[in-house]
Amino acid sequence: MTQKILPKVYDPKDVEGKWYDFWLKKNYFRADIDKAKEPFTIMIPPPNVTGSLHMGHALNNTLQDVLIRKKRMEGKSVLWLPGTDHAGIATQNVVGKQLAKEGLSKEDLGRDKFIERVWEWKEKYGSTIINQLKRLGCSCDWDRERFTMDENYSKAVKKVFVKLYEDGLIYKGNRIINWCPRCLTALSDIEVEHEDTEGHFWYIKYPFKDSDDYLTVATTRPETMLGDVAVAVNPNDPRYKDSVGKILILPGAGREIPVIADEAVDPEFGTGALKVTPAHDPADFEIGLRHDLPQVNVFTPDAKINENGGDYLGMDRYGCRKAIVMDLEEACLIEKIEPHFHTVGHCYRCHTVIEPYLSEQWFVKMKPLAESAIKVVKEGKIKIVPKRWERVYFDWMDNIKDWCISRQIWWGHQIPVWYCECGEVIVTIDTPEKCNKCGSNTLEQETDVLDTWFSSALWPFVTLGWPDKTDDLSYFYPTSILSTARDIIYLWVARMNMMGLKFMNDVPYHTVIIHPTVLTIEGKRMSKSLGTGIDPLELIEKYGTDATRFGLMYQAQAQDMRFSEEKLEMSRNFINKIWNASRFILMNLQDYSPEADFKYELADKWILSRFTKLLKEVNEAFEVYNFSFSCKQIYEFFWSEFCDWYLEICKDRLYGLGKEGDGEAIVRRQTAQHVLYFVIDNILRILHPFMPFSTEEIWQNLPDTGESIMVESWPKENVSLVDEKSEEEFGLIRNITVAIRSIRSTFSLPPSKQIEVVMKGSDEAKMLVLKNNLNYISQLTNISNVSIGQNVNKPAKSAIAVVPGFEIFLSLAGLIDIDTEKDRLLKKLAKLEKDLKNIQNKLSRGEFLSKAPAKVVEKERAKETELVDEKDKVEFQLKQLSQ
RNA sequence: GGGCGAUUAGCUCAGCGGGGGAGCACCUGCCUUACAAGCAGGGGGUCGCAGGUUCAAAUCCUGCAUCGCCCA
Repeated sequence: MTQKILPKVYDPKDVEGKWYDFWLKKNYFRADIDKAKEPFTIMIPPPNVTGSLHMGHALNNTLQDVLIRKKRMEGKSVLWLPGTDHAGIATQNVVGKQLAKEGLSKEDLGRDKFIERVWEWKEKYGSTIINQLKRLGCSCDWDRERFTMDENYSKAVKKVFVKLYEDGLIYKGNRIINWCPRCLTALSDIEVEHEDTEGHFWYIKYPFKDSDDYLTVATTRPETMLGDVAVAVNPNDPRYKDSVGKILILPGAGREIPVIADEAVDPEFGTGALKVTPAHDPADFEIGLRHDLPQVNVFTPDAKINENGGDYLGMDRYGCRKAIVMDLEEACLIEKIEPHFHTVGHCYRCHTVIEPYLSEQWFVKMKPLAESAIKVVKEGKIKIVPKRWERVYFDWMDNIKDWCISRQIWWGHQIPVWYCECGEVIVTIDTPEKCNKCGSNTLEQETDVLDTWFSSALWPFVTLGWPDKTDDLSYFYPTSILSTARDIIYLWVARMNMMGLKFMNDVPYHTVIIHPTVLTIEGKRMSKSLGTGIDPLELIEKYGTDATRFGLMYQAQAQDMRFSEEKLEMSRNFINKIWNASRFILMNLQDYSPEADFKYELADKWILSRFTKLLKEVNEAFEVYNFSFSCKQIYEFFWSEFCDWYLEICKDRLYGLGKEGDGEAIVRRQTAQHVLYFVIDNILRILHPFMPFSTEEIWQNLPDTGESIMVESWPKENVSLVDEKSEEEFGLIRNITVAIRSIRSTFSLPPSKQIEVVMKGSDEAKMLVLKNNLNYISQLTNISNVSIGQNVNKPAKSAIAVVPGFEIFLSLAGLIDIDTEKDRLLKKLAKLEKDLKNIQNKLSRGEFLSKAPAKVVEKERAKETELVDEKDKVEFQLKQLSQ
């Protein structure tokens, strides 16, 4: 058989596209229903259709692909279902901006034409992020790609709405909601981002109607006083006992408003007198209801003062604030102004300051839905990883409020409600022909659309065909894992749980993985607008997809991850290392035959044992979704054990006489080939989920392989390969090698200079190990004329290395500098003395001896013996040098 | 105001009850026939502070400080 020699440097550009196309062509990503196999399903968190890949996506989707690829190799029938979210407000904004460039507004087009434009936009630009996921190597079943505005999806959304309405879980109400004056729509409570803001407390005097006295009210929003309908005080507040029931003249408006008493007022806050503005504050709204107060709305939808604002009509809210404050100051009605920190809500889509606004909206009653969603997490039917997020989930669920689901935008699922001229409200999936009460056909559909998250909440089952009873649905639901960011636990995870339980009567997934948040190296949030974002595609360009993926997985561990590009460099170097090690192996596998005789020797047993332990660790790390640990362990094994030691040791067996030499040499060579093949084949398999492209490229160059590594099986743990004795013996070889190298380095001995060595030991068994494997050491250190024994003579001028059980003398006549050697030994001695002192302190305490486990005491004793021995030898050598 | 997380080498982070680690950076020497994106050797840390538990604490508990996040 022939293998081409790989190039010296791994170039991702040569291989990534090639293999991705190959996998697609072979339909490897397609999920098949195979009742003989266990399904493993992940629904992608559908990215916003207007979006482009950011670091969070890159991390999250790599994580999912790692899981998916591993499960596929394990023989599961895997489905990774991709898709995008129609993202009502965001998409409408994007298309709105596009129109604005043409000098048009969406009103110019009208609703239907505008929606047509959005679809055109979606066709043209909506697959950006999907293509980026392909660059990332994601093995999604693209044939099953879904969009939350697909026709079937819309049908499902309507069905859900109608069912919830019929069950009394959806209602329409006039409430204070969060209003974005820029997007001109309501938002739910959790779509509001709160920020600490430096503001002011304005202390305003409200004069009594019947006296010259006044009552001082503190407010952070003077402009809303135009909508004040009362001033409230706590009934138990002695300061205001006499004021209750009196009438005030509202400054700026001149209206008469009463002083009322309400328990909700906190006497400690401000002056203890609260201006009541029911149309513009949720707490005031409640007070207003209790006292049967009018609701005076003073804002237009875009937060300008409306006709209820008198002289201030038409001013924008902040202009009005200035004007009112100025007017009040002129009228000497400002008592004082204090700086004040408070939180201000902003729209999560456009960051405009939110206005609490009274309007009629649709709501979902959440309490009944939350109960079962709490239960399944409590019972462990859904696990959240890391577990601490479960508490965050419970805290929100326990205090859940009704969900405002109506949005005053055009792009989205229009609410399936029709109003008849007779006043009848018809809630139905199919567009009604006529009113079933009065028979009129003058029906108007509700213009509002549903919150995008309302449809996202149905993602895990609607993507599988619900409400139809599809084979996909019965096979792949419930799904296995949801991987997502912590900031959408409420927005999405909680609601998916509720909807899955309500409509499928089962959990949507068994495990929720909350991955870390990617921050900049300075610990700042990555944000496009702040210019702190990093484009994953640029990283892919620079380092390759595999290095980007591995680097991300390597770092992904804590709650936050300060993204360090350095780790990508490390990953690229690692891949190059794998590449070159493979290159070396391939060069030496030209005449490899799987049937050839082999006989393991120490190094083989050692590396096979180490690999088996690695595999176990990697499997265990997967169990707890600790991808970072897997990456670190594989890196460590491959580089520091396999390459640094095993490959180096193999060179002698491969380059030596093995080709034409005697029988023993031939078997030694064949054994090395056998082990090299085994290790590289298996290591490529366990790396494949992390770095799919490079592993495929290398694996395809191995002799006797199948069609693709991605459909090969995940390695099995063969515990019979674990060999503690060989690991210990090889440890001795390593220790001695390092000690000799260290001396060589200290005395600047060139690698070409052969050194005579005497190894003096006391343990027969250990000496035998040394004798049998001396070739390893001599290969790695270039030593010669080695004598091993209990009574060997130490060379006259020599340097010494002490390892447990041995004194290693390097004959350095003419090369050794006595002072250098003394320094070296003194340093070593100091370290030994320090360690010894620690141990002897420990061993001298009676409590340690009596209370610590016998095993620990024994271990400490053994250490002591070892250290004393080493110390004696070093001291002896020092004494000799001083003579 | 309540909660969560972090604090370990110059930087980014592992380790989470028994001899302090990695990558990068730094120093020394090497273009040794897989790899200079490399090889060999080396320096560098009262593990945020203060208490406590324990024979034994970077690791468990309490408090404090600093930073970050979430909720009200």
